[in-house]
Amino acid sequence: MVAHVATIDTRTQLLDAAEHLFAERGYRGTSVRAITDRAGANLAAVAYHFGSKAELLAAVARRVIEPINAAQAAGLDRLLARTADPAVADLVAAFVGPLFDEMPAGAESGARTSRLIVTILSDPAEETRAWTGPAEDTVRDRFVAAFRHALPDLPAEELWFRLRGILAVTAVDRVNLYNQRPSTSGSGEAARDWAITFLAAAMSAPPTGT
Amino acid sequence: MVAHVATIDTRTQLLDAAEHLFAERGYRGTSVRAITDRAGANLAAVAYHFGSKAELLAAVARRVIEPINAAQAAGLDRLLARTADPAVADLVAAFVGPLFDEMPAGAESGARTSRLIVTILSDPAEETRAWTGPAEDTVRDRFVAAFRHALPDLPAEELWFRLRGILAVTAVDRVNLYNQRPSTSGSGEAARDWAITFLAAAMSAPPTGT
DNA sequence: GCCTCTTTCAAACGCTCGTTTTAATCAAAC
DNA sequence: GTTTGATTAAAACGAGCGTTTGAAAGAGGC
Repeated sequence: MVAHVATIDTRTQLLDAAEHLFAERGYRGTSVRAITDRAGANLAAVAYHFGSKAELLAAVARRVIEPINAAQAAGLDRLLARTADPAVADLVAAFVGPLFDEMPAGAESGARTSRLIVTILSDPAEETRAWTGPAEDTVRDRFVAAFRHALPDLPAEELWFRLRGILAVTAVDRVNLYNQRPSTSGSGEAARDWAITFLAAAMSAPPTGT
Repeated sequence: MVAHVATIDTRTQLLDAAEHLFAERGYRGTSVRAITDRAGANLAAVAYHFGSKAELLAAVARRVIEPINAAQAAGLDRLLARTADPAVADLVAAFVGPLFDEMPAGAESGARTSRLIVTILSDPAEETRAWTGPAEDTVRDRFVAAFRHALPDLPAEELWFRLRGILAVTAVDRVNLYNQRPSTSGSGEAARDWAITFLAAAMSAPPTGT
């Protein structure tokens, strides 16, 4: 029970290895053997510590998403403490920023985080669903309400479309469409700012006319 | 050599089945046996007609993408014939429209098309890369040039970011982030119009300041 | 009727996968 | 020093995978 180790926990090393490999090759594309090799652990360690590969994925997802949700909630709190009517651009920044910035322990860069999320979520395997908890839903619903308040003329369906657009753009560096390199160059900070510019304008567009 | 069949070509049925299943379950998630079962063909038919599963994927991708590229090119031609300085919104519509509208023979709806494309492109398997041809590159480069002309103040890197944003949003109904249903409801026409509104505003945003 | 070329078929091959099993190892408790 | 409980280790299991094989079936040319 007590931490009686000089080296890092096998469990943690499995989480780190799995996070890296899932982000890079997807859930189906990553074998348990690849994970345990990278972690320097035995093949059976995944079953022992997590029960199954699917449960390891759930543990990885939870570890990645938790700090993002906390940061999003904190950002929204900060915004609402300042004014009851936040601007659309500020809401976008509060929602998108953590997706670029947050960096779970053991990972190397924030960009990898969103890549992992989309890799997980765009995987059609059943195991990669059903991981969101009440915390995620709460944060999302609060943002929905805030956007609805800031954009009273936008029909609910179109608002949902736009919210999914936000997530899609945030994950843009994962989907290297048209054989583009994932991220053109340099800092992820620039990408975050570009995304906020891009999405704030998109969210502020007037509703699509009939 | 000659078409001497009353029923549909086995080859075509394999393409139809593969297109459906790749879109639904991804490349890795679809077995050759599932494809041949759905096509009513023998397991060995894929190897006989296409050589391998990967080459079948390439054939599916080509068949899906070709009409889209043709429609994009035609739309851009139409636009440039009317004016030498097309509006950003018109460029967006010409680029995005075909991704929603085009429907390859045998498929059931246009929405599936973009779903397939993203499923293919977001798959980290090596087989799902390297399928774009010179036609795709030509169309893309023409749109890049047109956007660059319409947005002369936008730095090249940020333009590339935004172009990838267009593709990401177009594919938004594939990635059901946050356990959202793929497409909220009803017509894909509404989604196309919403996307054009959303993306035209996003593309027209001023460059991100330093 | 026979020949030739294309297409279909059932069966098997070799491989990798996630998981399970059983034994060995280890640090602390007593 | 022995016992205990948690962890690691090596090996094997059965299932599913993409692909290959070699023979059967089919269709037109002569």
